[in-house]
Amino acid sequence: MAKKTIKDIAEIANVSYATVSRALNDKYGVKEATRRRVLEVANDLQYSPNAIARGLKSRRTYTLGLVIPDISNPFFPEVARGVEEEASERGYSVLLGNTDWNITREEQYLSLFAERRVDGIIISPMAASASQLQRSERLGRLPVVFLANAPKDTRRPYVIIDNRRGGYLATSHLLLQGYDRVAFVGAREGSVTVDQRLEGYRTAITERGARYDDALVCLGDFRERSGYEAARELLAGRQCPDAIFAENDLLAIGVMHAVRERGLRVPQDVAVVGFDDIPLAAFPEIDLTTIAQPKEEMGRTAARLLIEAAQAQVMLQPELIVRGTSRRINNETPRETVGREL
Amino acid sequence: MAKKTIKDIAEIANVSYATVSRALNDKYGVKEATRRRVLEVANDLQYSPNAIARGLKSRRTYTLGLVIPDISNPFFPEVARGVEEEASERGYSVLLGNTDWNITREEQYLSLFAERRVDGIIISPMAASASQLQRSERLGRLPVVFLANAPKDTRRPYVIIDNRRGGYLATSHLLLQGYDRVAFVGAREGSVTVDQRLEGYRTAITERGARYDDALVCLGDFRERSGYEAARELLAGRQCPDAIFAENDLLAIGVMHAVRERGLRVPQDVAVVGFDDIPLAAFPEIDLTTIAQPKEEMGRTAARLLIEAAQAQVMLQPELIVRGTSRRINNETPRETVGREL
DNA sequence: GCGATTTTTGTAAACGTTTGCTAAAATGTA
DNA sequence: TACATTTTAGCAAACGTTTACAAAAATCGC
Repeated sequence: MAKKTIKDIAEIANVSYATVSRALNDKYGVKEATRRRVLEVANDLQYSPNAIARGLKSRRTYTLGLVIPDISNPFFPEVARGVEEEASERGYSVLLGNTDWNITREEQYLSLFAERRVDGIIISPMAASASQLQRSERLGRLPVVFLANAPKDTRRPYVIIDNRRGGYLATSHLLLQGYDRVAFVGAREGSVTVDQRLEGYRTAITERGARYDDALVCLGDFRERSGYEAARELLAGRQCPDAIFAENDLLAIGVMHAVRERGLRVPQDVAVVGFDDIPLAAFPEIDLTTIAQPKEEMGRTAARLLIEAAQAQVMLQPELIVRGTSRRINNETPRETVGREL
Repeated sequence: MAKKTIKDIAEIANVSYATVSRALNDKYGVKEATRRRVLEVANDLQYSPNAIARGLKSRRTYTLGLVIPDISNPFFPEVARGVEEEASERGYSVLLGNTDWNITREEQYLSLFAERRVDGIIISPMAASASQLQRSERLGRLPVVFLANAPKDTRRPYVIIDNRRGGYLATSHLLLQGYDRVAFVGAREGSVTVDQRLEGYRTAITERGARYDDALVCLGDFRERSGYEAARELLAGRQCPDAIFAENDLLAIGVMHAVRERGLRVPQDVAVVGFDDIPLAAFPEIDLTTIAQPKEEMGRTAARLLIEAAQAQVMLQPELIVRGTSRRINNETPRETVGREL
């Protein structure tokens, strides 16, 4: 009773198993009566088509591989959700690959998924460097879509947001609020993403006539801790900033902790803007001004591109979301009175 | 060049493809020289074994299905991570199924994964009711491990924490701090989990000699909003509580918002305890006392059980994590002065 | 060197589908 | 009714592996 196959059905329904296959797949050319009979038998038998056999024969698995650095980083669940939704709506399943920010595991997953004969791979590479690109080429014919982070000159499809513009929006916003010593805190990693956000920051700075200062740019890694440390350093430095643009929300939260720990107020003394708009950012207790990436939509789009085998390179628009950490309140002058803050 | 098979290798290496298979799989009985030659050819050809074909023949796919309600709910990424890690360490891949709290999708995923011939399924069912149990039986021989939430009288393996004890710990903690009108806020859903936590709450209440009061138990759903509304209701009621135990952290955060919105202080006027210890809870801005579930470990354990085909029913221990939302500070008397709170 | 062992290799049959081709049945036409 | 045409059904060959079983080759004892 366990493993019913198309042949068992055929036997009971008194047809050849080829006919069963056709009936089950709604193929043209099987008499209505026959189809019904087959379907009924299949149902009685609790038949469950073997997707593996089907995949072997048809060379399509209706499976996508999703390779991300860390599902427990709040950015990725949203993305994964988008991918999963789009995929499942179109009859695809998603294999999850967590690389834990480990380049070797990233490579392993690429070949593992290739062995599993996924129909395509969505990857949010941890470092979109040249070597990365090279590796991706090794995948040969396997369709790949880059997500959120794409190698510099790849010809493969990707779905990213306009990171330059995002950096520009964040920085301009701060400058327009009257802050004029805006620092940048980011991950290093040789990440294209970071570079682009920094570029946007730079453009805004010079365009708005502020002076660009290397001492105001502080790089580390992508974790909260790093933001905290960067901010401590910046605040202790001679070029003490009055606003900090952190290139992701986790960093920004670290930054805020450092600021408050120093007895300074956000945003009166130091404004903070993040990037990504992770769910956390919207909590009243955090209330972080940030640049939103349409995470779920990005995931969906990537899945769609892959499934439709489209070659498009999609760049979505970031959105500035102004919250409490960057709103100048009634022209309050910063830094005169150093408040004791909760 | 694209699709190299074992036969291509065989041809070049001048052996039968059976030998190639054996060489590639390190099977006993192939001469060292032959093995090396085969391996070399395989390498030259960039051979990628076809896991689909292998799966068809061997009837094992080395794939696990993970069915969860919502990957973007902060509880699940941690769990998923645990599952993924354990699985990948043991050579298994994970298919992700997001049900979006939709019972139909849950069922669909079960049969979909069955069709894909996964070697087993880890499911965190949204409602662990009797019908749930029934459905699970329909899966027949497919190994299933319940995760975090298990049907009441199932004989299948599961990995959960002791929810009664968790509820008990949370409530006792509040009572011991001197709060004596402790309310319970939870999701309804006929969830076994909620029932058990409520049971623990009850036990603590009666055991500590406080009076159990139906008016202090408020059920809704599992989202923050619901916690907010429940708390509003409780605070407006005649039996106004001085502490609220919310059966998950999201609810607890909703509760805190309601409390503060009313101009009451946490924890001086109303203490709050949550459940789950989602990453959010640890942020200084939230600083929520809560009952921790070892989420990642639970995921790992579930994967391990599945892979080892163990029949164990594992109950892990919850841990009380005391943070700011429930710490009585210097005997401060509650509710005398209603502070204006940020 | 020769048979007896033991080790290595090859042959062929699965695994459960899909699908091109062909045969059979049904239908239409006259 | 007979023939042409159109539908339906069956046969058999894949898809790329693994694995009994049998054959061939290598090794051994003497």
